[in-house]
Amino acid sequence: MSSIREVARLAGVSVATVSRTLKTPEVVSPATREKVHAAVEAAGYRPNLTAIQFRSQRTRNLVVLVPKIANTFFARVISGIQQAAQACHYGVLLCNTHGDEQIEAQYAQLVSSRQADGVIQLRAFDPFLEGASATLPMVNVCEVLDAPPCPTATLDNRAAAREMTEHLIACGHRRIAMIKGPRRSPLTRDRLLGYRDALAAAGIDFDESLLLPGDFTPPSGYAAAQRLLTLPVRPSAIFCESDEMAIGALQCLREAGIDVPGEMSLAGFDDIEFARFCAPPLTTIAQPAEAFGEAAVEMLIALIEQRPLEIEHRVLPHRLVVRESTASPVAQQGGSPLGVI
Amino acid sequence: MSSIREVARLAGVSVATVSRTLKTPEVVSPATREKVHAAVEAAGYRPNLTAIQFRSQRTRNLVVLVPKIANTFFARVISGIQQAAQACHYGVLLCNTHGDEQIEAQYAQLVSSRQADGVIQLRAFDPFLEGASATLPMVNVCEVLDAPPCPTATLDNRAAAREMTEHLIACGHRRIAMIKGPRRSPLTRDRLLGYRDALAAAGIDFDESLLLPGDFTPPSGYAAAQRLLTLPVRPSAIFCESDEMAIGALQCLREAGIDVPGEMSLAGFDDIEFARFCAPPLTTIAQPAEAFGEAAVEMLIALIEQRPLEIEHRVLPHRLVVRESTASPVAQQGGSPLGVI
DNA sequence: GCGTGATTTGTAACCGGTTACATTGGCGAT
DNA sequence: ATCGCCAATGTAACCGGTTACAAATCACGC
Repeated sequence: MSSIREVARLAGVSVATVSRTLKTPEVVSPATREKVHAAVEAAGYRPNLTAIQFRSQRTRNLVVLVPKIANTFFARVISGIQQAAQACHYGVLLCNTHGDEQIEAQYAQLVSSRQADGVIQLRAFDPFLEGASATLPMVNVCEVLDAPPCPTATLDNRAAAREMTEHLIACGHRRIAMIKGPRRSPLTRDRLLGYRDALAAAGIDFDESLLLPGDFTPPSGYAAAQRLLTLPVRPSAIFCESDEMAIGALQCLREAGIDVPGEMSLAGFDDIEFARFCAPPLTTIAQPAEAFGEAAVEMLIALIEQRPLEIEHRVLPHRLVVRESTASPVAQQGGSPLGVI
Repeated sequence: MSSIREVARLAGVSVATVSRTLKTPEVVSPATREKVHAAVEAAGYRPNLTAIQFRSQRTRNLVVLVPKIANTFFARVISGIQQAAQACHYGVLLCNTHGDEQIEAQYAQLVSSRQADGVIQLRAFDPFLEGASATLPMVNVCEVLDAPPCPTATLDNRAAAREMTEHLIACGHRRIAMIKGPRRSPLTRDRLLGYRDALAAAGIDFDESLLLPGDFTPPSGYAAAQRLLTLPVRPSAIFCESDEMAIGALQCLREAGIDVPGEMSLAGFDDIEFARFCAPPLTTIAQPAEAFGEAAVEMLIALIEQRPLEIEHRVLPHRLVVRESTASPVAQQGGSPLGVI
C-alpha cells in the first residue's frame, strides 16, 4: 500500500508537503501541488483512514443501539440516521441489542475505546444512560425517559394517544380497549395517560379489564384480541399501541368472523408501510420515523463537535391518519355484507 | 485518557510488559501480571481501539452495502449479519446505497482506506464487483450474478419460481400472470425462467401480456394488478416476485371487489412477517433471510482471515408456504359469499 | 564458580498520517 | 548591500499500541 512517504519520494518533496497539499492546499505553491497530485495519481495513493482516525482521535463513526433491527419502524429510523450521517460524512456502526443491557454496555465501550464518536440510543435505559451519558456524547430518540440525562427527540405520545382516543370517542365508541406495550416502557405509560385523558374528558369510566398487555409484535396483538373476545361485554373499538399489534389483532378478528370496522373498530400506532395495505386500511398515528433518525444525528454531531444545541429535547410532530378501520358503532349495529358469520 | 505508558509508569514496568500482560499473559510472570492488572485498574485504562486498528491494519469491521435498509427483507438479512458478526467480534458498518453505484463505490473505498476489512453486497452489481473484488475481501448474497467474481450465497430462484408456478398449475390455473422485479435483476431473470419452465412442462403457452413489470414495492404491485384487470381475458392467478408487490396487488383486487382466492389466486415471494397477516394469508416462498446474513459473514470472515472456503457458492434452501391466497379456479367458478360485487 | 539455555523484562522502532518548529529563499524597503 | 518579513518547504516529534531484538535474570548441571 502506498503511503504518504511513497508519494513524497515520487514527487521529490517532504511528507509534510504532501500532507499539506491534501489537507490545506492553499499553503502550497501551485507548482508543488501539481507535482504532488501527479505523484498521488502515480502511486495510486489512498489515505489510510485508520491512521487519520488514530492521529486525530476522531473516527467520524456513530454507534446506533437498536433493540431490533428487523422491526419496520426501527428500520425506518435507521434509514434516516444513515441518510443524515452520510450527508455529514459520518459512518454508522449498527448494534442490535435485543434490549439486552449487557450488549448495550459492551457496545457503548466502542465509544470509550474511541471506535466511534457518539451513541444513538433508540430505547430508554436508565442505568446505562445515567452512567455513560455524562462522559459519552449520546442522544436518545424514540423512547425516552422523563428526565433524560442527554438530548432527546420524541413524540408527544400522550397527546397522540389522546387524539386517537378522542377520534374513537367522536365516532361514538364508549367501550374502547387498549392493547399496550411492555409495562416498563415510558412510551406505553404516556400513551396510557393520553388514553385516560380522553376518556376522562368524555366522562367515560376507565375500565381496567379493557387494558391488555402486548409487546409490539403481531402475535401479541393477536393474543390480546383473543382475550378481548372472551369478555362478557366486548369493546366496540380496539386501540393498539403499534400497527404490528393491530395487524395481529385484525387477523384474530378476521378469523373470528368479526367485521372491521363494521362490528369493531381498530386503530394502530406508527403508520408503518403496511398499515395502508391492510384490509381494511388501518387508522393510525403517523410517526416521522426518518425524522427521528435525522434529529438524532443532527443533535449528536452537534454534541460531538461541541456546538450548542438550539433545542435540547425535541418533540416531533405526529399525525392522526384516519383510514377505514375505524367507524361509527352505529354502522356496526347495521351489520355488514362482509360479515362471515 | 490513560494510555499504556501511564499504566507502565504506575506498575513500574515497561510498556512492552503491559502490552504483553494484556495480549499474551502467559509470557509474563504472575507477580508482574498482578502489578500490571492493579495499575490498569488504578488508571482506569481502556485500550484505544483506533490505535490497535492502526497498528494491526485490521479493523474488525465489515461494510454492508444494502439498497434499502427499510425493506423488511433486507432488514432481516442485516439482522442476521449483525448477529453473526457480533459473535465473531466484528462490527457492522451500514451503508444505504439506494442502489446508487456512486454511493456504493464511495463506501467500498472505506475498505481500501482500511476503515473496514471486507464488504458484503446485498445486490448484484457488475462493474463494481469486477473492479473491486479482485483486491477487496467481498461477498455477495441475496442477488448475485451468473459468474460472480466473489463468494456468494443465494437462493435457487429458478427452482423456487418453478415450484410456485407448479403449485398454481396444480391448483388448476392456466392463465397465470407474473409481476416481475426490475428488468436488469438476475433475480427476476431466474424467476422468470422458473416460471416458464413450469409452464412449458405443463404444456401451457407463454403469454407475454401476462408479464408485468414492478420494482418490488407495494405501489408497483398495485399498479401492475390494475393493468391486469384491464386485460380482455383476465388471468386466474397472479404470481408476484415479492410479498410487498403481492400486498399492493391484493389491495387493488380488494378495491376492485375481486375475492382472493375465490375469484383470483395470488402468490408472493419472500415470506415477510406480514405475509401471514394478510387477508387472506399469503401463499409465498420463504427465504432464509437471516441465514443469508450469517452465510455472508461466515464466508467474508474466512476470506479476510485467509481461511479456505468449503463452498464458494452456497445455495440456501427455500420453502413453498401454501396459505390461503391460492386455491383452485374451480372454487372460483362457484363464487364466494365474501365477494363485494 | 561458571557456562548454558530458558525465562522474563526492557529498549526502541514502527504503523501513516499531522503539525510545531526550524530553515530556506525571495523580495521590497532603507 | 543589508535587513526584515513572509511564503514555501523540510525535519522530526507525536498519537498509542505491538513486537523484534537485546539484555538481564535465573535455574541447573558440571
